[in-house]
Amino acid sequence: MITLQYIRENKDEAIERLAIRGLDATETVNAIAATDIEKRKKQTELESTLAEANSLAKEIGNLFKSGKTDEANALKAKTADLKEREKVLQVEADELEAKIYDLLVSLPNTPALFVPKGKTPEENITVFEHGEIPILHEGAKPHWELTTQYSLIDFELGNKITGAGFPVYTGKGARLQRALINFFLDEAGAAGYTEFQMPLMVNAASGFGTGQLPDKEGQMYHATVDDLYLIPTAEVPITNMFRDVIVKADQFPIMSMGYTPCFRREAGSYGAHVRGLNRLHQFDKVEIVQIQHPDKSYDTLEQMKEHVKGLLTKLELPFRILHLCGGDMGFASACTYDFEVYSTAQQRWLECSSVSNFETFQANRLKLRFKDTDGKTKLAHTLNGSALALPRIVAALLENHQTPDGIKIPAALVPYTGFDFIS
RNA sequence: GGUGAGGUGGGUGAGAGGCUGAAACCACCAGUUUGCUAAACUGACGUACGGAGUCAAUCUGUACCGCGGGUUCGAAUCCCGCCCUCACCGCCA
Repeated sequence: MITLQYIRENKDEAIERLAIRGLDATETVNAIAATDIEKRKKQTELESTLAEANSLAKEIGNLFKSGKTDEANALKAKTADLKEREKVLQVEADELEAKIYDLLVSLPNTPALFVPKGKTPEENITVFEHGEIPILHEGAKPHWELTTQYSLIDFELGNKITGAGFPVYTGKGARLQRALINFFLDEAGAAGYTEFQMPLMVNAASGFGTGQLPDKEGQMYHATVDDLYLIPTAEVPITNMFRDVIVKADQFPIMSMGYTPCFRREAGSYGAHVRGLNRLHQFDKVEIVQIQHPDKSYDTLEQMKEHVKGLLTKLELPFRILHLCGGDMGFASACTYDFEVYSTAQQRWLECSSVSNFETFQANRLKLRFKDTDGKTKLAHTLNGSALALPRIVAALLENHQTPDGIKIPAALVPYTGFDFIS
């Protein structure tokens, strides 16, 4: 969530930046600022009352000790009135604070000023394109036919065991999964990220820390008996390692990554766009996360973008990078680049990675801070990106690299698969 | 699942109604000494939110000893509820 301090000091800029999302936040921002002034006044009043009560209590203690019981009892009577006032002021101050909090959490992150204005996906800007869209042979097939033809994925079997969206990978299909995971992990490792194997379930505090709770509760599988949530992405456990942590400025950048399965309920999805591997309830992903000094976080965002570019290039897939417009960005992001790989047989772009800078939005909830060189404690910036999510990469690999005789495996992947062709 | 013990600052750990925002030790930071390192010595050393301020330095108030409530003039300390951790037993990859 946006920090109160930011709104206090940069009211107009906050409104300007939120407008990039197509959101007129004037009223909310002004209400926050006004309530803040009111709350501080109330707090001052409450605290001076408490101070009075504290010094009175001290006095009473001293009187009792020196045997002046009568005087002590006389003072005791005075405290009753203070207690009354305390209670009322406390309630009022709490209410004001709750109001500020509710308003603050209702606001999405302020986009960076250079984020394109816009409300719809059509207003996203393509900032980079790479690779030729292949011309496929006559009778080229979409991936959901290829996976069946070459016995790579058994969707029906997954249906039987669990349900739709939980495919079973078989034989070379399973091996391809493992190969991609290892390839992505090795690439991230070489780029300087430390690998983690994280729990696949998290508690509510972690869900809150990265912003899945309370708003997106319905998107996660919830194990109610133990009140744990299946992670929708490794971002949740990895980022939450740093919840309530104060790091030192010289530790930046903190680069973490990990492979996990991801679980998403995807309530409300339907139709052809969820066919095959396009949208699943369980899928594999390698996630990269960085924690960085505010001054350097946008350089880091570029660096992460380059990393993902490298992966797609090595996999010989045609892709493009979109700079998301304000209105198409996630709630918590200040700047997001989406990577889309081209699915030739489906003739459409599939999102396969999303790299974002959250600035202090997540750190504020997480209480993830650092001690700056000036000795002050400040909120750090968090960034993350998929590097990469498997299903749509598999879809694109199969479709784009298909030949009449089978599927070619890109050279970079062959050491991991152990085969260079699927037939 | 059963039984027991326990949650105090970055860490270890004392405190058992007022003298405690909290001893001591360790770590960290600054300084002195030293050819370097080490050692020794000295000092500083929690977080959040307010107020004052030449908005920097600094001074000052409040809250915080797992979380929430209660008793009391006064709670880390007493009472109630909850959460978590550890140990042992049982079961088990």
